[in-house]
Amino acid sequence: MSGKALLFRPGHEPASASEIYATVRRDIIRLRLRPGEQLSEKDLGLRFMTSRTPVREAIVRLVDDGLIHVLPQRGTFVTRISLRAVKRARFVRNALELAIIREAAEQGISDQTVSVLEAAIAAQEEAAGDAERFTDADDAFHRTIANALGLGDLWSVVENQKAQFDRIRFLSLPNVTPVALLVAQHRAILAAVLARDPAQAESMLAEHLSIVLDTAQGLLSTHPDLMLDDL
Amino acid sequence: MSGKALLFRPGHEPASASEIYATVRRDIIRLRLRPGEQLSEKDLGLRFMTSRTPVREAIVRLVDDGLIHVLPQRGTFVTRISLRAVKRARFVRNALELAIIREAAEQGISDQTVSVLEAAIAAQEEAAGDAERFTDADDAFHRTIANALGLGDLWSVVENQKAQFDRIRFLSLPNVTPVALLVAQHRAILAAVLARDPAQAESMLAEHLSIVLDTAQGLLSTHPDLMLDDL
DNA sequence: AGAACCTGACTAGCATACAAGTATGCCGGA
DNA sequence: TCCGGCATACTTGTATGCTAGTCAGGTTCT
Repeated sequence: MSGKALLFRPGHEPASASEIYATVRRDIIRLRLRPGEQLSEKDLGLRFMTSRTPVREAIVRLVDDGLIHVLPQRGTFVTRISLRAVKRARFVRNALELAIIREAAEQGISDQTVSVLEAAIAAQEEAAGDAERFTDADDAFHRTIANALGLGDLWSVVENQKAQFDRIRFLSLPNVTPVALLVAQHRAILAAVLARDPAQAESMLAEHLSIVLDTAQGLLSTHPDLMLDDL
Repeated sequence: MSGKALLFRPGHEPASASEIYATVRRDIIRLRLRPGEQLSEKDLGLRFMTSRTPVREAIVRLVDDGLIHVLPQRGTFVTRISLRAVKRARFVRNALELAIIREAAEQGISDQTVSVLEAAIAAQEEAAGDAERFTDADDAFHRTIANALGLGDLWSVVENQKAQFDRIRFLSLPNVTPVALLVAQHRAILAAVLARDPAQAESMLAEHLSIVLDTAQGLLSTHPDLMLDDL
């Protein structure tokens, strides 16, 4: 019975395996479950009003995502933020999203898509204080572009990797990261796409994505207990 | 008791969940389990001399990999080769490996790495008839480059995606694909890297990776029962 | 003959019980 | 005080039984 049982979310009836997966994943990314914290199949079963079986299924998937790890007969733990994983995730996202944005700038995007993107930017500006809503709007911006080009399933790959550094954003958003800068970058990216200037779009996006690495480095010193300095 | 019980691999003692995962995954990619074929938790339990529990864990992971899918209360099936998934996988692999090979051509690689690569090419030439050994050598070539640059964990992302079109290679290798061409392309890539010519290395690799898409299209007509024509 | 229905043998999802390994804290002895 | 050893309460891994849904085939009724 760790004191952290203050998260019982769903209704008053048992949750399915995939609901447990989605909920716990969210809790990890949103830092409601802290890096390094120990989980317990039994406690999770209590929280979701199920037996250990569906909990274990969720855990298997979270291990695949690299968000938790299991030491047999010892316990399951939320993995700390690995610098190595962050770098890998950024590399993958960089490679894929640059290809996407280039495509967008070359092919152009529909007026309807443009208005959705502008709405996402507005929502982001408005949600400046609220880290969760801000992140949702940020995701919407990037996902919308991929979807508009029929590359939606590419975004799902990005989303997998993204989990690795979303936690960094939630750590840094309240204080460190200049929200206005991120929004301005989104505007610049959109402008470059509208101008049909692939090279400019690429360089804007690359700059946009590189911020994460810097903040990760910074957090390493301010939150050493949450990070894993594996080069 | 389907007639396909001729695969009882491990020793005479029960296999663990992750052994089951690895074995079944291999069997799917190597086409020993055919696309569309129905699996059974019970039968797999018999084959690996375990209960359904570890089998289910393996199945969860294979579903995540997109290699099987489960219809609740109906059955679990080996997913057919999805053209859409193949395209996505190739796109991801293309984006990542081009970045890797560019890095290799810019930074250069050690003499030791070169000899490993040459060994891989030789092994591939030698294994011309044997599809499994050929594929192993092919993987070794690409993985060696990534490892040499400290980008080994990038390759693991590629490997995940690769599963989606490895089956195509096993379908086509015996007949369709010109083995000599693939080997020659490897040589050309290596030469470009040694010449420190990033642009050339990229274009060689891009050509190398584009072959899969063509053969996939071809197989669509010769093996319609194994494929999923989802655009 | 044809169609509706029922029955039994499958399926996967979940709950529960057991096994085996690990950490912890207490107790006894030096 | 300090150290060794054991009992106990954890942990995850696996086995098994139960539930609910699906499908196929045979039977019965019209």
